[in-house]
Amino acid sequence: MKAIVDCNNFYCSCERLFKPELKGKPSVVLSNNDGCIVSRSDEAKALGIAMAGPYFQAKPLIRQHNVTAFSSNYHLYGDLSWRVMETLRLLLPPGRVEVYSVDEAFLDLDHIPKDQIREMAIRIRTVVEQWTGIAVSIGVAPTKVLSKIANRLAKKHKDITDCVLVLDSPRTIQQALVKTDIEDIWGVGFRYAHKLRQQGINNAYELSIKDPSWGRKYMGGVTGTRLLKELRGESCIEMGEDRLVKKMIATTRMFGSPVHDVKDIKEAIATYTSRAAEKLRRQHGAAKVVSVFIVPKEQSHNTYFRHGPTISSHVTLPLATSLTQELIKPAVELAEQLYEEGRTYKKAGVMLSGIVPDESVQGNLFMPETLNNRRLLMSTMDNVNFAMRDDILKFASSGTARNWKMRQELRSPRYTTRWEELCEVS
DNA sequence: TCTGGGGTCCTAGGACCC
DNA sequence: TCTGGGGTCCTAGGACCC
Repeated sequence: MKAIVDCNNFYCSCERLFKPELKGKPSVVLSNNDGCIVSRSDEAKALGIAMAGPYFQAKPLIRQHNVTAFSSNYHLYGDLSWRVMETLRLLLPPGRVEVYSVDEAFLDLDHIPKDQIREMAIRIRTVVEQWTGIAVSIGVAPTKVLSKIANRLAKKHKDITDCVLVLDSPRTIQQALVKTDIEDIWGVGFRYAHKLRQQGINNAYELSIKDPSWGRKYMGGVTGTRLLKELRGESCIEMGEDRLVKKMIATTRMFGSPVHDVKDIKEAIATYTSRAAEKLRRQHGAAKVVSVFIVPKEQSHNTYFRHGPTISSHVTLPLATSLTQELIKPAVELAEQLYEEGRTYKKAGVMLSGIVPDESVQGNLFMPETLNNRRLLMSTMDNVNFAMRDDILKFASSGTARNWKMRQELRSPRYTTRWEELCEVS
């Protein structure tokens, strides 16, 4: 059996942990730049505040009901996420926890006798909440797709399930499938949902009785086949590795306010590249491909799509590298090429791909070997920035004025990762 | 006036090879 | 006038996830 553990309203729960007076009151957390609402407490959901809706649209409702809003505080969420995952790892044998996202983990429970599964799930939920203060919901079923369905229902019917739902018989599975709308299935997005409804398939049960070959034809080949098999209880999506080693690393941001000067764009790109290179070094990788994109303002809000067409380009380096200065140079050059005088931009980003392990960087006969002392410089910078924080050491091309920096007007203190922001009890 | 920031996997089709 | 068959690799783009 497989389980998915999902933190309830994760970002809101993190904020509430340090502001217990907000318990029982509506609160929301905003995306970067205070743009969208990305997490809502149960009370905020009950007020009808939409998920992923623009903050400015929800503002009247937020004021009227005295909802507390927070800018996102990734230091805090990242640290609490780590605590939750470590707790799970302590409760299970090695290799049975797959961290899936900041607030979710799959568990392999095959070592637990069937009649003890529910008991175990309840224990996990209780211990995680006791040790970290974060409430979680747990769905258990024979496959990952079914466990996600169980989890959703556990959360939806908290009063009955107490946030734990185990689907272990054909009858309970079928009941759950009937109660699950097609768009609430893990792997069915906006487009497939539309397609399926047109074909008269409205819930997970109706999809599950289709032949897997039907899935191949209408739902993107092997992905569709797998999904149908998983719905029928045949496990096809195996437990994976923790996704610590990324195949692509991106740093992208909206600007705090629109930017028209190429100098600002280049500074932003240099800064994003530094951040991406840090992430790259953290996983001991080196990248061969640098991509840059910028998004002009004009086209971006004339349609229902939030982002207008992005203008992008990439270069392949002769040799994979993890050195910030070697990545900044091509990135800034790309930005300069993409920039058009007279236009205003609202967003930019850098992506690193073609990632290989740093120690096994393929040699290139025509390039001198990277000098070791430059690696030393990088690790020194990383260490100083880690200890002192806030980019105390940075490359000059990253700029100092930073007119383009994002807005974060409502951010709470970084209680658990900064001494000077520690929570004080009087 | 104001709409996030990351990621993954898969497929089709083109370029190229013998 | 007639113009193969089979394979690999790469890239762009689509779909999805949280």
